[in-house]
Amino acid sequence: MPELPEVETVRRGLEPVMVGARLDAVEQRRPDLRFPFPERFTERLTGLRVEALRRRAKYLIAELDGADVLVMHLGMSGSFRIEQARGTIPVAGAKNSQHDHVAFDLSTGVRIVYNDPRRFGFMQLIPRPEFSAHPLFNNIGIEPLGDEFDGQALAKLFAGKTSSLKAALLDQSLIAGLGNIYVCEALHRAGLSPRRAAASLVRSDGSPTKRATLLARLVREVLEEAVAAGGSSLRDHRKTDGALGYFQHSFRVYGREHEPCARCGGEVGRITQSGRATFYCGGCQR
DNA sequence: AGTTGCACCTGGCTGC
DNA sequence: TGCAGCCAGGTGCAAC
Repeated sequence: MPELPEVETVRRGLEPVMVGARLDAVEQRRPDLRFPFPERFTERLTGLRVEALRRRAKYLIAELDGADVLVMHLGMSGSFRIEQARGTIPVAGAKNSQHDHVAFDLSTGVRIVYNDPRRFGFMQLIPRPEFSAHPLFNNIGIEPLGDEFDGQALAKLFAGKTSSLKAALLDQSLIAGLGNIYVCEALHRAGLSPRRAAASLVRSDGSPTKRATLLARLVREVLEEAVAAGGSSLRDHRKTDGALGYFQHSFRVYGREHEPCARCGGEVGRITQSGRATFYCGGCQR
C-alpha cells in the first residue's frame, strides 16, 4: 500500500481520534511483525497519553507523555481501522481479522486496530533523546512536500549519481516517502525516462537543469493531488475508516501496460528496474 | 563507497 | 472448481 500520500492519509484519519487520548490498554497478538516487537511493548505504552501524531517519510510517529516515542511503519499491507466502543467491527470485517496484530484501547472508548496480512510493517519504541540518532531516522532524505524540496535540492542530491532516475527517486536516503507508484507517475508527468541517469539532471556546475526543476515541481504536484484525494489504495489498502481511496483512478501510467498514453497516444510499457515494475511511455518520456 | 539483487510473507489474480 | 505460478505499494542487508 502505502507511500507518502497513503501514510499521510492514515495520519490524518488517526490524529483526531488518538491525540489527547490515553492508551488504556494495548493488545499485542503475536511476538513479531517484520521485526520482533520491543521488549515489554504493551507495558511501556499502557497509560500514556498521545500528544501528537506526526509523519516522517513513510513512518507514523506517535509522541507520548512518557519516555518513548512510538514509531509505526505500515510495510506493504498494513492498515489501521477505528472501531467505536463496545467492540463493533463494522467495516473491514471479520474475514481479515486473523491479521489483526495490535489493538489500542483509548480512554475515549475508541479502539484502534492494526491489521497487516503480509507483516512487513513494524512498531518500535525509541527513547525520546535517541530519536534523531536512531538508525531508522539518521539517514533519511528530504521531505518532498517540504519547503526545501526544489530543483536545486534535487540537483544536489543527484550530482554524481550513476544510478537511474527511477532508483534515485526511490532511494529513501535521498528523498523520503516516494514509492514505486508515485515515482512512475511523477516521471511520466515530467516527460522523463526512468532509465535516464540521475546525474543527467545536474549541470556541470552543480546547478539544476530545467528538467530537474520541472521534476521537483511535478513530484510535489502528484503527491499533493494524491493526499488531497485521500491517498490511493490498491487491493488490501484501506483508509483508517475503511473507505477506499480514489487517487488510484488517476494513475496515468502505473498499472496501465499496453494502454494508450494520455499525453502522446503512445503505448504505455512496462520494464523491470532493480527488480520492480516500472511503467512508462517511451513516446513522451525521454 | 555506491549500487544492485534478494529475502521477508500472505493473498489475489491468471491461466491451465 | 482446483491449483500452481506469478505478482504486489517497502526496506534491510548481502553481494558485486
